[in-house]
Amino acid sequence: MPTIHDVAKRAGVAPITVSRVINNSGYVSKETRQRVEEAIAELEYVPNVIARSLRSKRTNTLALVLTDITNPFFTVIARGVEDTASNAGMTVIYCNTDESEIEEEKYLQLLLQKQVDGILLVPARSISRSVDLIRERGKPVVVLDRKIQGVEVDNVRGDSEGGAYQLVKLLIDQGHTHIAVLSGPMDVSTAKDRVTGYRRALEEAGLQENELVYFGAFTQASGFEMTQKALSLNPRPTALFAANNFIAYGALKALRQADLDVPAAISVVAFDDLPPGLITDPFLTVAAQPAYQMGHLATEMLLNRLQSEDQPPYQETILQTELIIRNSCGSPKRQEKVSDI
Amino acid sequence: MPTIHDVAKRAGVAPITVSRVINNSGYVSKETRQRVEEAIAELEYVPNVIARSLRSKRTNTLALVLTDITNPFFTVIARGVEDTASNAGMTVIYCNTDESEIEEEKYLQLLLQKQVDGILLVPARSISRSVDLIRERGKPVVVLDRKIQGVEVDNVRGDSEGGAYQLVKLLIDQGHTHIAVLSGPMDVSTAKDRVTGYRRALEEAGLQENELVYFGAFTQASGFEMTQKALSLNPRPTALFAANNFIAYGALKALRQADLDVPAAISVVAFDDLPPGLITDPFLTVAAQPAYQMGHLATEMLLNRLQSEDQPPYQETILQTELIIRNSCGSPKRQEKVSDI
DNA sequence: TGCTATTATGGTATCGATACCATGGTATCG
DNA sequence: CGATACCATGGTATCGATACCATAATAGCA
Repeated sequence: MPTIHDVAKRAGVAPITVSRVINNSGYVSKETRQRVEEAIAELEYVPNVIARSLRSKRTNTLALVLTDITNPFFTVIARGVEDTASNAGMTVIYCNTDESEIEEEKYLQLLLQKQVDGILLVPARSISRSVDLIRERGKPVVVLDRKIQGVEVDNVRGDSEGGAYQLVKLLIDQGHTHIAVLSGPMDVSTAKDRVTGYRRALEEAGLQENELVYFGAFTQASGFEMTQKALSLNPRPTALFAANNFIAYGALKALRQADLDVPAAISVVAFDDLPPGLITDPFLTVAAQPAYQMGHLATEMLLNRLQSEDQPPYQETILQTELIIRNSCGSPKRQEKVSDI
Repeated sequence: MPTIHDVAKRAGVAPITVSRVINNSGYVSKETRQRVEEAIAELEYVPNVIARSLRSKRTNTLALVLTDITNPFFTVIARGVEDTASNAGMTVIYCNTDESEIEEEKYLQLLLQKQVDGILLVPARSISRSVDLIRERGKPVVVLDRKIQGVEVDNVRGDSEGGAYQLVKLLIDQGHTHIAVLSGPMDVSTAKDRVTGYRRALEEAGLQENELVYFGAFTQASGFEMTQKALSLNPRPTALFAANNFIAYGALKALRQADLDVPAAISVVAFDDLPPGLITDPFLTVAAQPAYQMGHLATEMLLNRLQSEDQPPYQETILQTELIIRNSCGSPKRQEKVSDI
């Protein structure tokens, strides 16, 4: 592998001049540039980015730390991140924390050691020292999808409260009065905010006494369990609001097992849609988040912060959800009969 | 940030001795080791991995180059890769080529510049110089999911031909004689092999004259189109074999649009299952590939090659698919009536 | 006792680039 | 015409570690 010295020698200049040509920095005359470029071509010279990083302190690498790439919502975010980063000549390292703050911290340590230029973080907990950890090393960070309490930081997320409110209001408008919410961990901001939206809709309709809140995990298993608990109530809820896609699938599974038809016997609405390519049968009524957009915007925010010399003020972007009404919910007439038995 | 020199000074030794302690290489006395470790702790020293990489030529980074992380099949592979790599202290860079060999080559150049230690590649084409490109730079590569023609290389993939054979044989056993296969690009090995399996099943049953082969792309749109073409035939096929999940969803969409009930009016089987967490309604009969395993094994293969001094012989691992029979296929009695009209 | 092997440590060069400072030539302007 | 600004280039130090070779002390053995 030829080095910058070899190129310099061949072009009859100093290495630093070659560096200037490569990086388009400083002054280089046309003729010199030409000679250097020829030398580069002849030797098939490729700069050693590691040596460059050592000196310049930039690695052209971003990190995406999320809970589980296997969740299509995060997969699509990841895709938005990668496309945007790659356009800017950056590569992306990704890490799965599985909602564990211990894993999260381990990964962050590793990434900081690797001197990634910036970090996109979906924090496992809403109370978290991760942002401080990253800032101690002077690296920029954008928090994605969730909030962190008491820290000023760039943030891109969906409107959890608003989306939840819309879904629950829809159910109420359809005549439901006994609606259960199946949410994620209490210390994850999206789980909490979606419950808040649910409560607001209930209160507005004067139904706050019928509140039925379950906190669990953002998994199919947890959705399954919470549904079973909800079904054992008397009167049984006539509608379920699942706070994310996995919980919804767990709920549907439990309902099928209990032989309850959706929406005839019970209505179901959920947060998060599947990407269009994966929907075989448009069935679930959902609040869809613009996941790709989210990854894209967050990455742009991070790149901006990397480029600007001075520190721009921290920025919060909240993306609206889209209410997509399909066939998993409807008027509760029939259910009431069932639950009155 | 303290450097190895600061630690050395504090411990009263030479930098190289500190290096030996960190890397457990060479000889260090117990007492010296202790003093060095204390100094490291006191200074909160963290080695600079970039400087290390520059000298040692290792970056502890792998790359995963695939066509589209958005496809759950690849998402799960990615998860298998990341878990395995992370256990070995390696981080993973991932890249989406969108089935474009131009993108693929661009990414490979970038990754080789970054001096990743090894590459996991899902090649866009079965005729490809990618492996040579990687080897020119002396880096190991494992080809995943697909084959590359005429190159000896480590390879982990599913049994495309076998899985296809099983699916089509199932349809034949159920009484179907007019079966169409909706496949991917002709120059992608999995697309070709699945058609080969289809043909073998047909021939074995003496049905080769009814062969009905479509090559398209591994996308929903293409599945939709190919299905529309197949439906316009007379006699209409009574069963469709979709060569991957996206094609299957496109097919289902087209069938719904044509108001054809599955399986009453037409049967559908497909390659690739959705991960359990995503299946709301176990409906499609599929040949499921062990995607997580695939990512895991491929990564182990790569790590092995990185560790061993001598070159072990190239290895091919073909993973069996699992035939999961659900409700999207059945006897063609009814369809025949329909298509006879 | 002398010779080789093992243990323990250090010095120096080097990986391949860029930062910083210096130098000199030419254009511009009051 | 001298001062100033801009253009063009180079020298040297440095980023922070490890490779390679050297040295010396002790141990083991014939």
